[in-house]
Amino acid sequence: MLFEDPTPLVAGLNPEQAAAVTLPPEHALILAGAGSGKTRVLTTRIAWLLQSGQAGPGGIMAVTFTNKAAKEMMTRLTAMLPVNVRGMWIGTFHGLCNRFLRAHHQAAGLPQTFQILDTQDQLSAIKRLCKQHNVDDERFPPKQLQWFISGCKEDGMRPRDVVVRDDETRRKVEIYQLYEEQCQREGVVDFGELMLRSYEVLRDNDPIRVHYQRRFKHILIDEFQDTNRLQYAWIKMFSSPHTEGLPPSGNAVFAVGDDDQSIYAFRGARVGNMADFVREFQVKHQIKLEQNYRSASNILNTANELISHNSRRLGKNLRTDAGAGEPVRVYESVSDFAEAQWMVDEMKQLEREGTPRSEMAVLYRSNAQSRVVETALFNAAIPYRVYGGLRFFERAEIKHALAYLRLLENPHDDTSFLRVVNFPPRGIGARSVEQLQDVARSSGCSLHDAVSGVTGRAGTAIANFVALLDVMREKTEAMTLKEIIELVLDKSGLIEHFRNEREGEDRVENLEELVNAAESFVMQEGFGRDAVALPVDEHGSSLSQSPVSQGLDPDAPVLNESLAPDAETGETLSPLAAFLTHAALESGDNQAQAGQDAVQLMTVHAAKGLEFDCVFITGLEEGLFPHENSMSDRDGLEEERRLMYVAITRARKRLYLSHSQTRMLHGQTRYNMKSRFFDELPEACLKWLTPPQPAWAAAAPSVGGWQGGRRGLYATGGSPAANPAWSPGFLSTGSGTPPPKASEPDRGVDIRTGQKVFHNKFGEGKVLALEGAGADARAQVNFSRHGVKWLALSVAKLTPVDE
DNA sequence: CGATGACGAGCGGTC
DNA sequence: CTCGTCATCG
Repeated sequence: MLFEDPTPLVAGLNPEQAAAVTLPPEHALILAGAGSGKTRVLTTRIAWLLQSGQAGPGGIMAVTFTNKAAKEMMTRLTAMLPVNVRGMWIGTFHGLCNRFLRAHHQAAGLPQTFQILDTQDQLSAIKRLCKQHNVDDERFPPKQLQWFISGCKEDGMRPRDVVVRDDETRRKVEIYQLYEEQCQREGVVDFGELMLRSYEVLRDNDPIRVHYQRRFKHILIDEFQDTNRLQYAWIKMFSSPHTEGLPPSGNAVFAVGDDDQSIYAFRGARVGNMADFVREFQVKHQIKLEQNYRSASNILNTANELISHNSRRLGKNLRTDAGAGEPVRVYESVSDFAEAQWMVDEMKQLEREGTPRSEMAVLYRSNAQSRVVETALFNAAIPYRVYGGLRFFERAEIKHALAYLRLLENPHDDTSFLRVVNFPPRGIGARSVEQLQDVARSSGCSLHDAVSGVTGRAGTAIANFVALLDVMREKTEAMTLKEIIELVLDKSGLIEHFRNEREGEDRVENLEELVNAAESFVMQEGFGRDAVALPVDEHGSSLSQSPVSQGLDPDAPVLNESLAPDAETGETLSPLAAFLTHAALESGDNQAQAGQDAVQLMTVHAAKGLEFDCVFITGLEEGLFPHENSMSDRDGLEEERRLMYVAITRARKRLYLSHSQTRMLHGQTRYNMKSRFFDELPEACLKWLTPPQPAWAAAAPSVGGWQGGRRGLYATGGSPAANPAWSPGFLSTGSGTPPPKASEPDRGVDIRTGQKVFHNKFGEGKVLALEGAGADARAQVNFSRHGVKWLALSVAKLTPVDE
């Protein structure tokens, strides 16, 4: 029974997938292209390991980046075979770190009920710190300090590890140090700290490390290309390929990733981890999954051709058995408004042809672009859903409620204290709070404990607030989570405050939804009926138990991240503490309209991992996509190209690429060239819906036939050879007269978009766009000191600047 | 103390 | 343009 024939699991897999699933227990790197069945391989691998008896649930650790991916893995796994998911460590990096630190909080030097700061909390903690230490926020903007601190942690560096070369860095490191002390004092950890602290516990604590190395025979990692330095080092701790003086751990790391889909370098991801992994772990098995099951070949070839323009790839080419399918449609509009209108018209047509709205997605490079699309959809009464706004647990009213709840758990959480000390307003102003902070600082205690040191009217008001908290804490002691939250919402005055607010209905609704969220959390985590956490067996043996018999809904698998008992005492967290952890680690969904059949709007980043029948990639313009901040260096540009690759590979059947000649951005109309990425796509796969023409031709009366070629009279960085010859067939309704081939405009100056130039009056700037020819040639330049300007090249002297 | 207006800045975003 | 932060007035 335990050693069933694995064939059914592997049946239906292609040879590469099957090979990956059934690899021997040794380190392996799976290069899994977009749509190649990556998640399937990962989950089938786990199922296979379990079913063949090579590992028990307790011997497996599987790490992902998002809760969504972790959930999907669990859902698929439980569908494949009955398994006790609770015994397994499947979750996000941070979720698993949390679980680890709760269990080893003493070794980590943390209170067991430590609170987790999300990005917002972290920023406000830093702001508070800066104010207290009189940090010049002109020279050291809190956002930048946050970036610095997170960056240090992502690289595994404590303040003492940072190499200080200049005074600015010295000061930043000082603030980093102070920030750490503040967090430690308040018993809070940020996301980076979850990773770094658990890494250090593993590194410095031989028995703990050895324990986990022996326990986890198989470590599986999803989206390996997105790991940062610290995450890589963390994984190494669990597998420790070369620990001196210790026997080989004998476990296997199974890493799945795609270097072509690495789009998070900006937040510390290191594609280089893939190569490092192969070298340092002496990886014996590398398998490429190149068979794509998602897209028609016109779409796939478009993606392949684009990404082939990147250097430094591990090398991979997706193939498909699907037919050519429809050509990739390219549309050029006059304005962003027209672009949106055209999309709406196409969507209506698609809908008539039977495409569900939820199978249509609009992808854009930056969030600001969603507005014009939303307006058009709204006016056309087409339901839509925007991803990427504030999520449930990030909403202000929810954060306020959570702050009260956190103060019940930990009165010394100053961040939460400050958030709600005067919210709803209760007459405690900035002055009173400052007094309180002064007292707290001089006596080295928390704000909560400093209250007795403040005298006068301010003191009374604050004392009342603290008393309110204390009363709430006392009253809620024996309550269920639901009752606690209801009491807090009531006694804090939050509900009433938002009831009286002009447009506070949504907020009241959200607060009521918080009660529901807590209820369903309690149900899922099993706090209600069997309050005891399931025993975690060392090497797992509960294969025979079906998930149903454990009262788990297979459709709603749980992460079980907050239930880890204390390693020594076996004590588990209270439902409230567990819920607060859940709120911090899982920020929740962002829209309530999820159920409706709606067109999906999101950034390309947010689209990673998703797929749709029809995809619109919009705003394909120089400066926008590729984004101007990424255009100057090769790495930045290559990441933009990977981003475009991710966008293209989201589409199954139909793909639209559009760009606009003009676009409202930052309140002014910008003239953008079409994206250079168009020049990197295979002509044979494309179909141009609009006659190629330069911007000015749209405004000026046509002089018979089209002016200019596909590139119009725009200048580009490419050589004339990069300009593909016009060929019949890429016009949807060819009029029979091919346009004359484009000639490079004669400007007499060798400048191109993206280039840095120097102007005698305005200084240094970057060329955003070029327009016109000869005497009319103009350049749009973004000067670092003087902003964006249009300059006539016949007048202005622009000197190219070498970088 | 708390609500309203000027002002400046503006990629991507999981946990 | 549009949001978030700061400064001033009631």
